[in-house]
Amino acid sequence: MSEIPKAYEPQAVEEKWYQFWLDQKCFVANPASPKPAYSIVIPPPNVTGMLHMGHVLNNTIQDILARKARMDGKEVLWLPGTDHAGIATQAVVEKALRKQGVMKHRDDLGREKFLEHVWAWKEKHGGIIIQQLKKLGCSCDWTRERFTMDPDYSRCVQKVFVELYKKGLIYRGKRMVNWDPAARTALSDEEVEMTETKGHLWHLKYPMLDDAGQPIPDQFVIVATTRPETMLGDEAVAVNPKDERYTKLVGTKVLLPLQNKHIPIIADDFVDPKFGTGCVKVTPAHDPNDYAMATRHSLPLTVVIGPDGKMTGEAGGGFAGLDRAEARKVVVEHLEKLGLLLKFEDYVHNVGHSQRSHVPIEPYLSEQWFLKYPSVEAATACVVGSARGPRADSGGPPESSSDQSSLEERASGGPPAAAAGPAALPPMRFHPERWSKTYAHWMTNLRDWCISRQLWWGHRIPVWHKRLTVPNRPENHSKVWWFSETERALDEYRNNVVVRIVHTASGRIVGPFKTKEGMDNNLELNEEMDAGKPEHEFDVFVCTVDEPAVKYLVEEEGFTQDPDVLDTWFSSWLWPFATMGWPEQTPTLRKFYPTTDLVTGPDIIFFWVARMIMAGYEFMGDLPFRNVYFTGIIRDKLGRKMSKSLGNSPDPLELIAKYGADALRFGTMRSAPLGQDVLFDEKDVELGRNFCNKLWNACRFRQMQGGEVQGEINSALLTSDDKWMLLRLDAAIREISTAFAEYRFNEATQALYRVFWSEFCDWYLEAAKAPMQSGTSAQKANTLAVLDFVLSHMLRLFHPFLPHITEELWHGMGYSADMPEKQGGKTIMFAPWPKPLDQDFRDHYGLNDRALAIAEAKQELVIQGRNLRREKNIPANKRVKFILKPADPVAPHDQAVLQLLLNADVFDVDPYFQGPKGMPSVHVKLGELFLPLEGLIDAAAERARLTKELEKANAETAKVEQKLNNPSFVQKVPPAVLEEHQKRRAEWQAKRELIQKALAALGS
RNA sequence: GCGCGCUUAGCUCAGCGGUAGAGCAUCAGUAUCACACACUGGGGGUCACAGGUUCAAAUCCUGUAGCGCGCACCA
Repeated sequence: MSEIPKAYEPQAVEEKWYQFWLDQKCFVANPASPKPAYSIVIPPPNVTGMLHMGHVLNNTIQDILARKARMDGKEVLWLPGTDHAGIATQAVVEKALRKQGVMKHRDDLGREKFLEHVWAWKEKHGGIIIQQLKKLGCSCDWTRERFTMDPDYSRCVQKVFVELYKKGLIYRGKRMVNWDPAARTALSDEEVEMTETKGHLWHLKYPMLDDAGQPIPDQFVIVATTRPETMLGDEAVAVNPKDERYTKLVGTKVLLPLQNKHIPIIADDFVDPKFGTGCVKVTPAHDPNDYAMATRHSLPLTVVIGPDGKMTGEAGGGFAGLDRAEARKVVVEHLEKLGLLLKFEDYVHNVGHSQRSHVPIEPYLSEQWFLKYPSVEAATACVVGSARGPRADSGGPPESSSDQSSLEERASGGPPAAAAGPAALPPMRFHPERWSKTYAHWMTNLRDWCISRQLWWGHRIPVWHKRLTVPNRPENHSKVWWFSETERALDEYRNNVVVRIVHTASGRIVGPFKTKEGMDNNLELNEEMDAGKPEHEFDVFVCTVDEPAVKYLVEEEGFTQDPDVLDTWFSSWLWPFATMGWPEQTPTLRKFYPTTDLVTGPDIIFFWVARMIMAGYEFMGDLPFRNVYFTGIIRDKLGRKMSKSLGNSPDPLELIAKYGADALRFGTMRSAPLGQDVLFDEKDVELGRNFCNKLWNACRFRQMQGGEVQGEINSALLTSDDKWMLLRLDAAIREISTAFAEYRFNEATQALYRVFWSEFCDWYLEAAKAPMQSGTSAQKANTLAVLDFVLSHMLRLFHPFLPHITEELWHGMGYSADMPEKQGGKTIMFAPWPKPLDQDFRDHYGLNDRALAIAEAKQELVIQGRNLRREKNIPANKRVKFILKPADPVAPHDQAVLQLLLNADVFDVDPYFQGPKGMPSVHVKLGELFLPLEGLIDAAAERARLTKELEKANAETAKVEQKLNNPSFVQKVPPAVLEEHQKRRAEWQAKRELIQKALAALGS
């Protein structure tokens, strides 16, 4: 530090060192390193996203872990990247293109053109968040940055799809799915948020019909509904078969109003007779339960709401084209006019909303692709039952991670680690542990995952399709022969294609027909397929990533690729290994998989974490990470979620510009308790800034004392303050290291704050000024040596939290000079993490309880003395005289320190001092401290002060005595506690006596 | 409905069986030669409520209330 500004200026410093780290390749992970591995994969942010406070919290934690691991001597890989975020990105680009007038709907452009625009958008905006992470100081290995749509990554996604398809875990089916009419795509169950919504319960009257199909006057069935617009698609009214009120009606028909359609009354157990009227309208195409009933009763499906959320032609002339919300009003109006609306009442119920576009979800019957989750058992067992405790083996022992054969065994699908036996600990830990319950609950109630999305931006499903029509004459196999012909042709690619032939009408898988013996031309059309139609349609699906096969299918056979893309999470669930070069057994995979820690939010525990665990076991044969740390959610200081519309989400980059990245990191970490939401306040960052400034100035103070870095500490010259400080440092090292092991980051920051500010700056530095000002040169040098020792340790303790300023000071103070090149010489990043002071060190330097006691007694005296000054209204800058009547001899150093800290011009130590009547005094462990006041002594004021003190002493004495007078307390309490209470009683009693004496001396 | 978490100083939180703590805020004072992004001193809490266990409960158990979250869901 050639030039030392009075206040720390972070901007230039941060930029300088970040560039230095990049230039020196400090973040690059070496798979060939002999060091034990430590790895994290970043939760990939949305490629077009911007840094927000959630990212700051999340990535600061990861950076802290990575930097700590480097100092622990680990070979660290923090693997960064971005996610293509299908729906979000497509929506953003569509909006932008509409705004620019490029298109009205993406159909105007067509798939290819539209995707060109998305890629262009990605190129333009895709790097922003990465640059922002660099501003935060993130030590990611940027040479390995990945994107979920990279060609290599896409190949992984496709390979995984093919494998799961081959296993029969991926299938296509016509199902009632969660449809987002705004994004016009299917969603998974997880993407639906149930939100309490105020609505109405409408009671509709459906006229009953006689045998001739004529309405019976004044006879109605009453159905209740929250969605009257769906009545246009009703196909039945259902009652419970045991409901005696309605049994005689079952089998009769009612008139569906507005549609003038006759629909049956059916009996189904689903209906709860106690709810409403006990009659349920059945809308097979627009309600999952109704769909199930319709299947049981072979009811037709009438689709009245289209994929765009507007009423279809089937809804009838007056309604077609209306938005579903509008249609609701119009239907109700019509029914009311017809006198068929009995009543309606307010009704609060839960309605599923799209997590993406926030519109109400529409149950929608459509062909979708589903995944039956793989490796569920292993994925469940590896976490469930995880006990409270420290992190799971964070070491990643070098012998196992560099052992190729064992990895290959695991990768080839050997028994997962979780099956190692009942006594084995779960190999994965959640922190905080309670999230494992949420995880376990979800894992045991898995429903198949709808993985297809009706979007263009994403990984396109690698399935090619063709529909064939086969005449219904079993002896005519001419068309059936096609299967064999095609399959024979595809035989050339047999390792690379999976063929599946589905009977269109029934959805039944009937092929492939190729058998081991050869072609099975004798296609068996069973009765179900024979029934009904003169011809049969078959869907032929070929799943492949083989380019020649695709070429053949498309060019020779007229196949077309499935238009859907995959759910974004279907690519991100492969993130931990797809980013490391899988399916090749790369050195990176061998060294760094499984990863050590994952840091993410509990809101994506199902979306991402659980699925990654399953994918890890399925494709790597091993868990993807050993520890998962769940952060809280960042809220504003009023506890509200941060959102753009509220405008309560500060821009982290502005905060960095204003306070520095280190300040933002420290402030955020300090206010982030384990497992709870973070109430963020800019004040926290200000505090971080102040902290950095304090650190800067403490070093500046040391710098101004001059002299070289003092390496050698002379134990003979150590003062009680030196020893105290070394012990406090030792305590902090232990505390912070433990906090790290348990992921208690805010505890670590609190300890750092305390040891540096309250202990080092407030006490040690101030006390050290005594020898610096008046000590011998040897004493002065020794003090500097202790200062350097403590500061060089503290800089290292701070480094994971405050990477930039610690690097600047590490070099500026010259602490790097003595270190080996690779262990702190070049950068503090690789300086060894401080170890607790061992017993030899303590013995050699005389760090014992006695030194501690003296220093603490001095602090007590100083506080009491200052208090006395204040009570007597002596200005802080006025130097006064103090006299100590000591209980034990006082060392000259201690006397000098007391004089300095009390701002005394004279500090006498006089064992025989007799304070004149009424001289203010306090009683402390070191003795009796007198404050001789010039001029008049205000006896009344002194009496009042002493009386107050006496009251306090009386109260404390009484409190302890009450306990000690309890016979069962004395009898049952552990000896140490008893002793402690007795000691406390004696101290308070002694103090009380001294105060009483002083009061008596004042006279009356 | 089921499950989870929280309730301690004005605010944010720590403490999780043996003298109620921190930071911020507040009040009073201080330009003292590391730092006013600072220093010094002070005030402030019957630890949500009610029972129970214990010599001893903020801390353990049971229940209640309030707040928050997740899952499920009958029109």
